[in-house]
Amino acid sequence: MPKVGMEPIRRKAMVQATIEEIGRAGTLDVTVTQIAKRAGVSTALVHHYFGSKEKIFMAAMRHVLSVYGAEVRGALLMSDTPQQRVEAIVRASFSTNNFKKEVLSAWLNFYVAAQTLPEAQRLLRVYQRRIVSNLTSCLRPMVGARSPAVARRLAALIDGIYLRMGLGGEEPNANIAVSMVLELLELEQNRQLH
Amino acid sequence: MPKVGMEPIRRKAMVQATIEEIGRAGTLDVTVTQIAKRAGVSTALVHHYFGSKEKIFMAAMRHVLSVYGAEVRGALLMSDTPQQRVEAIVRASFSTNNFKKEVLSAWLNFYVAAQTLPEAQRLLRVYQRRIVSNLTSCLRPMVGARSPAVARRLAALIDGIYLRMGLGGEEPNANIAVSMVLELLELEQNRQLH
DNA sequence: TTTTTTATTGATTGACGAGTCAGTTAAAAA
DNA sequence: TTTTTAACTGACTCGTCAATCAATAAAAAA
Repeated sequence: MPKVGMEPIRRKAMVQATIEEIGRAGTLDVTVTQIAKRAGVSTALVHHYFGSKEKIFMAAMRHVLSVYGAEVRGALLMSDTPQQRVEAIVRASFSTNNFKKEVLSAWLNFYVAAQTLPEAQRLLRVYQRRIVSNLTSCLRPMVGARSPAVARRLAALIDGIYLRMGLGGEEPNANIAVSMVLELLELEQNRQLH
Repeated sequence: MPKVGMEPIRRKAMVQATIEEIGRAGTLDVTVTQIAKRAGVSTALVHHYFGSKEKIFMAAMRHVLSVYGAEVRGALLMSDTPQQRVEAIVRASFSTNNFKKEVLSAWLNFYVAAQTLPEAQRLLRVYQRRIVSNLTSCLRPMVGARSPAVARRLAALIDGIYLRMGLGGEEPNANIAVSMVLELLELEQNRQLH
């Protein structure tokens, strides 16, 4: 029953299925058969559209990153003051979506992949730099020349809190996460007074 | 040529070989054959002593954690004042050993494993709590009642910096990492003055 | 000396998985 | 209407890998 124009639909379904399977497994130890089954197609079709397992993994990673990027941009649109903009970035980093188990799993495996796959490494560094440069520009009016250093510290704190909350025992709490980061920002601002 | 008393020697060699192979691969995608070859034994002997692949992976993880724990304890032994003790913990977290590629790889894969393997989850939480509680007690004399919150923030910052330095483009620089964390500590102390 | 225990391996099994390919169906183009 | 193109799959190949087992060899115990 071949209908024309299926390609984008299938690709989306396969990428989504890949993310879900990674979430289920916790690992990249996911077979093409599992992905295909979840997407409701044959393994041959997955290979037809993506060529290899690695390629579909990369597509899935890219998708997770792009959703995160969209969340950040969306939150920034609503913000006027520098304070609001920083808060927007922080809130987006601890969005409900980011704490879904399949997204956490994607991130963790992305870190692992970044050690060896050049494409994953490249993507990760783009993401890391973008966050820092976004923060740097928002922070400039708030902490002046110290802005790059403060941005790097905030970015690292965000990643660390995300890791600890995602893997710690308790239910992740975005509000606590956000205020942990924003308290650091207050400290950095108070420092100006000395 | 069976010599008696080989068991502990073989176990150590196999654990070491496992860590090195994980470092080489970046992943837990390491075969028993590779581990055995590096350790200079047959695959059958690996199964004989460890029973399964998962078991030897857990042994390798435990070893990495125990080395880290030893580094922390060692550094604490040399410290008298609370400031020194905090600095000791921070320095140990950014030790040369922790930035070796096989140790980074072990940590990243450990995070991944903690999502699904109960044993890995347990170990990770023990480690996370221990760091926080160590920091909390050192910080008490420095920041009083805020000590638990400050400790949690420092711990998260340590993890985040480790991640970013380990995976970022540049050569990891322990001194920069340490001072990023200690500057946060200064900020937290200054806060007392307001 | 015989027996037991410890150390060790080669060979094998059984299962699974990535990727290929030839072939099918139906829509679109000529 | 014929031909081409897009969507799709079942069946297969070739390889790999974890785990098992039967067997060997030497040390230790009886």
